[in-house]
Amino acid sequence: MPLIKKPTIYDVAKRAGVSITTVSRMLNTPDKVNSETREKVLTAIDALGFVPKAEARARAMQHTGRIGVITPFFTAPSFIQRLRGIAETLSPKNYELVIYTVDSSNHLQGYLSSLPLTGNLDGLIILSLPVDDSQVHRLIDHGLPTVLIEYPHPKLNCVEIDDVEGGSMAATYLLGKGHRRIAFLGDTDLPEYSIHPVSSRLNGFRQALKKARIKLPDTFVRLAPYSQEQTRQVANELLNLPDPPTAIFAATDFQALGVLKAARHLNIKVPKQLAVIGFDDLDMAEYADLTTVSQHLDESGRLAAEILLSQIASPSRLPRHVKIPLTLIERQTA
Amino acid sequence: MPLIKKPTIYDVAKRAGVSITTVSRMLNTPDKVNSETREKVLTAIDALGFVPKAEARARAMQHTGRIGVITPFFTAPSFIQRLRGIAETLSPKNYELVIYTVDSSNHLQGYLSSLPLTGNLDGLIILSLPVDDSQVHRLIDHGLPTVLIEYPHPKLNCVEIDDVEGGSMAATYLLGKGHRRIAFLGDTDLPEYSIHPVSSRLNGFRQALKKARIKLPDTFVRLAPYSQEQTRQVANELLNLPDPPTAIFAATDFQALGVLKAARHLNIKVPKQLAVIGFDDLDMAEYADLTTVSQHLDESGRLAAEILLSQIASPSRLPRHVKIPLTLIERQTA
DNA sequence: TGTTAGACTGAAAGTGCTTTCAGTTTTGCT
DNA sequence: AGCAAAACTGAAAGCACTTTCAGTCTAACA
Repeated sequence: MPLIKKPTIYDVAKRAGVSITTVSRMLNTPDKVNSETREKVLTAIDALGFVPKAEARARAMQHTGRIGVITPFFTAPSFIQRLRGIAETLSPKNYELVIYTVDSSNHLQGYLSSLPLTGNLDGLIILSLPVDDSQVHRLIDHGLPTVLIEYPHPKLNCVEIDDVEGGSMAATYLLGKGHRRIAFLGDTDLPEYSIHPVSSRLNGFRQALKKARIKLPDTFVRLAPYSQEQTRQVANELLNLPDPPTAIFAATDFQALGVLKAARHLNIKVPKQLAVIGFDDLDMAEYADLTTVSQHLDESGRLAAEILLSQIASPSRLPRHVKIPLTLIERQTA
Repeated sequence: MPLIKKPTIYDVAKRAGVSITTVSRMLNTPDKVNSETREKVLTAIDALGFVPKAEARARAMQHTGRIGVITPFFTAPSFIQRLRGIAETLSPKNYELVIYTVDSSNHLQGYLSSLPLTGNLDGLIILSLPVDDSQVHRLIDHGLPTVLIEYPHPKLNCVEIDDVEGGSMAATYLLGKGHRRIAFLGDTDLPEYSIHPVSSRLNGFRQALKKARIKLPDTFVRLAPYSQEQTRQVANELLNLPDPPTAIFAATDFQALGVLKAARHLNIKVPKQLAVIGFDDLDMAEYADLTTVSQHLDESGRLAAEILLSQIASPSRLPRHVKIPLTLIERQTA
């Protein structure tokens, strides 16, 4: 007899021919109800498969903690790799992983104002989203342990990388390979954020070139929306320039793949005629044999989760800021 | 200020000079209250250190607003793409997405026995994991709406594809291109499951070849663990056979990429000297220009979520079984 | 047999929160 | 300025139980 709705105390009462009071009493102080009545109620409870909801819930809440992760709407592979790192370390610790995807700044605001209150979370990880001062204070005031990934804030735990340094590493590597005509291809998304990682990568890239006295023409700095196809087109333009670059630094692996694809379609040999270097070290980078600046995405997720757990364990400790070192991974494309 | 009693929503309302309705709204749908009022309420909340009681909350809202997803430990890109589809349709509906990653059969058992009981889930999606009869009944008895993806069961909602048909499509396509020496490369993971999708794909593949009276030597059927590197090695062996195949059907895109990589390293031209076809249509497939059998992963996730929502809305409806049609996507590798 | 203490029981009043609905204020247009 | 549409707000009606309190019944004692 598959019951559609979960039975309530009322259903049990009706079936047993008693009042809800009695059922309740039966549940909480069984010795205060007549054994005959008790029998009736018990039978009804069994028949209906009644489980007092609140109790079950409370019990469940006791044993498992909940960790929230706020992430930009999950489209970029890099988020996913970090998420994987997080899940990996949380899962064995018996924590539930609750995902909140955000698609606008408003949306984020909403989560940040309600989650510390109603979320009943034990901790929060915010992935690649900038959080402003007042929101940070809110989190702190409500004592919700939090770890930020990618956009740091002095008062909270953070896991970050040095994007400027990364840009510079890429430039230095290409310079070392003898390239002098090097272009940059970044993305244009998220214009609302002031310190976009991609800009920092461009800065580092610029600095390194400047230091080496190599000039970077404006035509060599291109931005394309974060999509394979549009990136390919921009790469195409770059490669069809009268005096095209011999190397391209793409600010993200995803875009580097777009560049590679453009090269493939133009029959340009990589790395012979064109060197390509990316940034991130996505899973795909390995497949594509893409030389790239690795920011150890999985590791960043893992680390964030660990920091969060230790902060939950001892809430009074000061916020930790961890900078994950970048590694240049040399593969076949540069 | 001796705080004997925990502040309730009424206290906050009084202090902020608004009604409890407004306070509640402020907590749940902050964007629906005027920013001035919001500020007042926020101040009052902060001043009182108000924390809404989760239990009362869950009671008032008939539902918990939480959907669980049980997924194999998230390593395969295909899970992630489905998850993306799920998140995409759940997020605007304001459901929390709770992820349970599973790494063993035991682990799954554990979740399946506790999740329906604790009852703080409105629905459940089980991704690519086989669920046995007793577990299914458990779910049904406790009235937890559930959708299965990939491993169907007659009594529950399912979203699946026809793997046999898919294998056959791939074979037919390659045959149509004139290939006669066609190899299969599958994976060896998840040995505990009887009807592994990859085996079905192989079956379909076999049948199609048989129908065309093309023989499939044993040396042409290879299994490699689900890893890029090991797949590449197996592909290498295949390609170094004295009489190598002119086409390879890889049972998953991920492995197809391994095959492509092997070909690249052996300087074998694709598709001229070797045709490669995959299965899945991962994001990466597009980058790699991989011809593949698309199973519309995002869509499967979306669909599963929609079915779940409609089942939550009207719990009495019969389980639906949806088979997502496969599409052969012709790109550059075959 | 009449009381009456004691054991049971149910109506009704909370509990802390959400949500519907109707009323009020703002806003946007003309 | 004039008015409909949109945005806000609060009263009140739930939700699934627990608890209080006023009975009703029984059994036992005089």
